[in-house]
Amino acid sequence: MEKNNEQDWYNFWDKQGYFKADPSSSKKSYSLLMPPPNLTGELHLGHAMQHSIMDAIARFKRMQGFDVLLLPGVDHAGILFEGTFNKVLEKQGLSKRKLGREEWLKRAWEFRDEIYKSFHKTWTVMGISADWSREVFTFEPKIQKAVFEEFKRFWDEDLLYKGAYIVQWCPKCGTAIEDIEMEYQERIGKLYYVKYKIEGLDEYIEITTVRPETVYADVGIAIYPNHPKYREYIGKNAVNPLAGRKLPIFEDKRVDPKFGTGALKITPGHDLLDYEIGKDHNLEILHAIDKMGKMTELAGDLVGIKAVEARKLAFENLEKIGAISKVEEYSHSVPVCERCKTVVEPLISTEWFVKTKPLAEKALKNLDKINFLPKNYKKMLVDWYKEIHDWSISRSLWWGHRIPVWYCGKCNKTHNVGKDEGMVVSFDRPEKCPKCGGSNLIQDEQVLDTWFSSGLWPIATLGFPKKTTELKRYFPWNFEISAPEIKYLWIARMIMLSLHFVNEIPFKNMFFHGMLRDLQGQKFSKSLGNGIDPNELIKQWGVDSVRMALYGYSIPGRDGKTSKQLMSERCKNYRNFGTKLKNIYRFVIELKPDSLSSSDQSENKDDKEILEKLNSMVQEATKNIDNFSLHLAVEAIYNFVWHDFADIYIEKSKNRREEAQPTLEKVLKEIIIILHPFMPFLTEELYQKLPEHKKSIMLDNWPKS
RNA sequence: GAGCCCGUAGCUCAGUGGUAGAGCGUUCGGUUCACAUCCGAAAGGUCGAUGGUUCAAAUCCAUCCGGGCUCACCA
Repeated sequence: MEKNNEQDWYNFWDKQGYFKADPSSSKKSYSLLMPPPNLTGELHLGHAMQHSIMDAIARFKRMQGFDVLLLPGVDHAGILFEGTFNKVLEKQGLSKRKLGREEWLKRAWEFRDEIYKSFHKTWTVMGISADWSREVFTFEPKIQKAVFEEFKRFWDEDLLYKGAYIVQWCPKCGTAIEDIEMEYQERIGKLYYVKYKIEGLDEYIEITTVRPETVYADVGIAIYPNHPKYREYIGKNAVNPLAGRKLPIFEDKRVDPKFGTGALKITPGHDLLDYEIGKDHNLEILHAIDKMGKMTELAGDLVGIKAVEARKLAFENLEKIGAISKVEEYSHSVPVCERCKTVVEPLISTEWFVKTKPLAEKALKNLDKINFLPKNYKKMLVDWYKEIHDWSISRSLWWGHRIPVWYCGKCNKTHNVGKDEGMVVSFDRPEKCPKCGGSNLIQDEQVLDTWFSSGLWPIATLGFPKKTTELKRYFPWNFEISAPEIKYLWIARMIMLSLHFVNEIPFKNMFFHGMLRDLQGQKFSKSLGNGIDPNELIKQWGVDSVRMALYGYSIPGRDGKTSKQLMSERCKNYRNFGTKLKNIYRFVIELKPDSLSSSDQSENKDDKEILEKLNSMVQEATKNIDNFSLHLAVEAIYNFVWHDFADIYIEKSKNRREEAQPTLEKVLKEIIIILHPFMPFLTEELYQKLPEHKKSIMLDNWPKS
């Protein structure tokens, strides 16, 4: 079996079907669920690490005699993909609006195909032994059915509702997003002290705000209970300095006495806390800023101006009428959309929500069944579940699962939701309205949050909602891996949804790897341009070396600082290790004396010692892989091969070569096998040249210790 | 503001109760040897600080300092 390069070996394995799981097998199963990378472009070093880890465990388990399923796939990544794709269109002078939904979607799918090609290339180059016959894309028809089932069941169980609530709105992406899709940036801003005149008196309440442009939508003033200075105004009205509107003054314990003047202007349309307070005091909700991030008619002369620019103008308007008493420099954190970094605008929008309390409670009860690595991550999830908010699942995008709700164009023009309204939950267009019999049914315009489908990943990949043999055999997954940054968005959701829909935890072992960072400790990102391209490293040092280098970083929950140079040094080190292995092979097999009278039994002290060391190394490596401490397994093997075997034993064996030959061959074969999960290509190449071997190293057995 | 993690050799990091470790770097020596080099040796660390538990602490506990992450409605 002559193969010229790594790609040939990969094709050989693939063609032989070694990557395929076999549900009808009598072997015990072991299942690993690949986290689907986002459909946005190249795979980066973090993906390379994730996939190397999964592949090592998969290959290890196969050699231990398990029927292994390593299931691959890709996530359609709604908001993220849509942003990326729209940028591509922009460069071509096109846009969503110009193309229209249908044409835009057609082109989006074509763009998807391009990205797919690049993903698959990287996976095959890396030697990932996934069962490609079971590959899943989160937006493919099969998954659309599963997601529909998810939605339908939630609806039937009364866990879904639609309503106008205050949401985090990204004006750039043009959609509502969730708290956990935001991040905070420290900004220096200004804190404005604004005077609100008391109606009928020549007295004022002073209020601090960082957003004077929202004054136009102020509808009340809250002070903390028993405010020494302002409590006499309770029940009176203040006057909105910009809008002239009357503002009722009342107490509310949610106002922080320690902050500012102890009085808070209430703008329910543009602030979460104000929304809550406003609701409890029956205040009107007004909008000074619209969904495009521009000022509304409410802002008078500022109408149409971007909110960010309106801030200064609103301040000037206030100053002109003498309503500003003081301005301070102020440093605070500003919420931005984690995808596009635009400042998020809280506003009222009609969205769909999932009631998450019952789901979270069930998750909490079952969390102990999952082995988290590192352990302390469990606590973070516990805390999150305990304080969970309802999940806003609708997004005003095109790239995603369309909300499977149809409204009657005749009797439900306002798109009301309810069982006795002209509304149907259906995958396909319903023929007629259940209420009036009309045939003009219109589908909800919005799509579902990406994580609404990704959360179903552990079961949708195995055929949910059908009760498949795969679901029975491979679920719960033995192993799942993820970057920690999506633990709430994704991991927490998978746990809730799996428990809800199939009544089981989704995975038994949950491995959170660390984040690779640059030497300053910053994340690798496109915008910083500090990324390291795994393909470049592979080209220079070979896949096996890159994989080995990455296992050094595969410690649960531990971030690793690195750079192109440091990665290269590590890779070079393992490239040299590969060379060492080749030379060991050359010495033991190619250059062996002709006149060998081999014997298996040796009473020689050196032979006994190396075999003992081999045995304890195998034990250690096996234990460490079982514990998912790949870095320790790799270290143990590395030290044994290079130092115990090559430097010491082989050197000594040169004086008694013939006698040592059986031991040399035995140790060589075993280290090649034990290295296979980590260095799949080189080990197969050498394995094939051993005097006795199976058709592939993938079919050989992990040494028992 | 709360929680979690980290602080070990010049650099990047393992090690988490029993005589301080690896890779790279540095210095010295060897190498027509299985070695796209390799081998041998050396230098280099009060394991962030202080206190405690213990026969024994880098490791456990407390406090503090420094760095990071996560969460939170601070106007």
